[in-house]
Amino acid sequence: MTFHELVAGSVHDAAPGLIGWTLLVDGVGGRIVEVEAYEETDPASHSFGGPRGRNVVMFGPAGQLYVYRSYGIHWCANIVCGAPGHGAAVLLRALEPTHGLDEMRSRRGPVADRLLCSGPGRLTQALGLTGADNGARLVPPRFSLVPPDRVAHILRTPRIGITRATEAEWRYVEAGTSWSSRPGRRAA
DNA sequence: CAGTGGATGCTCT
DNA sequence: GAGCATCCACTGT
Repeated sequence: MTFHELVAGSVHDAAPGLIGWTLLVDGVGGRIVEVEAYEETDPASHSFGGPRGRNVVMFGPAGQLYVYRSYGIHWCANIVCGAPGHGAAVLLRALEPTHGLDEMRSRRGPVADRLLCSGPGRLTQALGLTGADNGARLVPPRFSLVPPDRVAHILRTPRIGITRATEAEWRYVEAGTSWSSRPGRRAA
């Protein structure tokens, strides 16, 4: 399955399907190990209630980035999914860094390598994504997406950091990874 | 380890 | 003016 086919389908298939893909921004990035799904009928989603203001990109074609400012400080990046007008997207929460580690370290400052991309705000900082990338299509030469080279075992959990629809298990984490935003003995 | 609080900007009421 | 799809530095065990 191509990247375009994956993200053009239901966000609830695309979110787990994106685990194990490698995302590179100008050659810097890694394997996607943690994501969350959001969609228009979901009270936790920015697209809830229809296209307005910052969320309009979520209603555009699949395969473009929705980047927003979180808590006034961080950027968070989503991949828009589904048919245009559906307001669905996958929040990128963590990568396993594989390419451009030195570039990430210089962008992230003096943190442990474990924390380079382990969290939505950290990930965007490490990859150099900002509001300027909102609406950008995930196509070369700036972006590349490489399919998984092995089958990922995926865990499903409630989403993190939200106050509404907290019961929905729409967070997906690669089992056994040590690069998720909630590390510990259990990968989830 | 766990828990708390501050920084900061945009959307919504 | 409140709330937020966060992170970091700090505190106390």
